[in-house]
Amino acid sequence: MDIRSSLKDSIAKSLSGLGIVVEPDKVPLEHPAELRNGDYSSGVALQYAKQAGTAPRALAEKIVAAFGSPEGVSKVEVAGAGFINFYLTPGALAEAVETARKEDMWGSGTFNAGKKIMVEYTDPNPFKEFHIGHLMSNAIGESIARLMQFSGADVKRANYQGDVGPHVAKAIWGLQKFGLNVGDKKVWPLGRAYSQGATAYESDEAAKEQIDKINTQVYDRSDPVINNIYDQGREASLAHFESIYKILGTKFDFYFFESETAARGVELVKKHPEVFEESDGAIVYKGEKDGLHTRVFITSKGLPTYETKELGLAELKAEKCTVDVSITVTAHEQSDYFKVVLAAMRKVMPDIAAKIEHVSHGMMRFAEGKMSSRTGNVITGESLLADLTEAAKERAAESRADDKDALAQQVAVAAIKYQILRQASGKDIIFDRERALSLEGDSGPYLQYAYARTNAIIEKAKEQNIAAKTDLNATTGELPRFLHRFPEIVEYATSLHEPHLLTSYLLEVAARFNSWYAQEQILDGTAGAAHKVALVDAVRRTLKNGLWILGIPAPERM
RNA sequence: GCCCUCGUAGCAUAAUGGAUAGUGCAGGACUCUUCUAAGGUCUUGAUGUAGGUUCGAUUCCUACCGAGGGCACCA
Repeated sequence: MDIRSSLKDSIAKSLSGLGIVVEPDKVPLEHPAELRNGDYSSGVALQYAKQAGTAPRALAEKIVAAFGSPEGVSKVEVAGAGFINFYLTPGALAEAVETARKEDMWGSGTFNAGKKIMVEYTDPNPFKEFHIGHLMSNAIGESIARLMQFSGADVKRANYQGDVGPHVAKAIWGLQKFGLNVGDKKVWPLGRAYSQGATAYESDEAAKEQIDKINTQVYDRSDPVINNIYDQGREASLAHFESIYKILGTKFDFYFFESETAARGVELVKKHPEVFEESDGAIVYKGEKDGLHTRVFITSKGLPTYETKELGLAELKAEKCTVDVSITVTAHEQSDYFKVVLAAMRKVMPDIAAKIEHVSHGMMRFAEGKMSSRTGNVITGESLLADLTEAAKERAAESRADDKDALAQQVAVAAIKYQILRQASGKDIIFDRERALSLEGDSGPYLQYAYARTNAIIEKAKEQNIAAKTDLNATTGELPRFLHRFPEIVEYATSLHEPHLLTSYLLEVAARFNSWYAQEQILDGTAGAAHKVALVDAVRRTLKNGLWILGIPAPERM
């Protein structure tokens, strides 16, 4: 039994001796924010003081008296209003340091052991820009996928892309109209074509008719000219996205397209007239019966909407891959939409619907207002990455990295991903160019730099033939106590789908390490150096695994 | 109008109902003849308003104010 469970157990037993029955699982036990308050702390006495008819501190004293000194704990004290604080023994902390050094999978757990989980994220649309909103979805989705993986799940990454629908018709119209359908397809300005088509659709009746016609032709593939533009544009777009995924470090197992979910969805809707009804020529689901709102599934022109395709997608996913949980990561703007689709799905395919979880995150916004690819008011993912890479080049040139261009790009990816993953995912990010370009302080490169430093020390220790050795009696500093928390932080972040909890933790590990590094010579020629090297090694593995979970590259040298 | 998020220093943010509300940027003062200064040390400064629940509320509940999103043929 691990220390956490055994402490909870002891407290529960003590309580029952005092006539208070609490399940061990329900015993509060946390890492106090301040290390001076111990390695574990319980506020159980404050919670049950009233029931026991005793003052909190007195109850805490009684609880402590009843269980004596647990294994791995050097000191138990009653503090503050009645907290019970536990301090781990140097031996217990040394064990954490040793595990961190020796286990590749340090920090991993069994929270999702044996489960198969599909995570869908990024979801850009061919014929449109890959903008910074997709970067946000990718960073959060990838990190959630890795948290699941690290907690023992078999994870399948999925990407769902809208390769049919009005946006495609608008882009094709733009390409035709402006004569951009010839030449090198790699430089097709698809984003601009879409924006021109979208504008014309709203202001020009004739254009609207043409675009609606193209939309139908894309579905039924009846026009060879349209087919040709469509096929080339789709291919160019997908190849372009793939180059971005490579930089970001995402490898998808499944690609789903709206062109393959549309027909399926229509079939599902038609098969369930008891669920969907006709209204003004369209087929809708009346969400009001679930406390939601009505949404159109098939338009009066007979075309499937996104809602219908989502049903088809769920069925297709289930057919391709049997999973225990299917997570879809999207921006918050789709939350209400998703609730309605799920309500309908529960009636059409209850078994599949039961496994689906929607994880929503905030939106990437501009100070001036909403980002919109319809008006061309977007920052593309590749332009941001390119700017960041450029900003990182100056310092990278002075670095010890073998491939300085590669380092600049890794730093760029770290900077953008960190900015996204540092805050609770429910909040919007107001995109600030200057902030995004900053490579100092509370940032991705800060973590990378600390990691590179640990590598440099370990390398140097090897040159000096200093073998790392954890001293069982010297693990009293703050760093080992802090490192000990890593696996529990990972588990907590996993259970809440909140990568930012890990981000803040890693920042603190790096900060404590940097501070220690500044005031302590590690390779100091004394016998104590062996222990300090071991500690550096443990920090190194913690940062490495932590960065991996965040999907942030960890260059060996900087 | 209804529904969903979010309101913490000048700005951006953290906090599992708990202990002195943690951090970065910006501002001010220091710090490279010592293992990487993308670093370190010191310093000013914050919980939208009004109630409620609780031994204890940034956290939970109610109302209000403010920002963003959604609400029928877009995705």
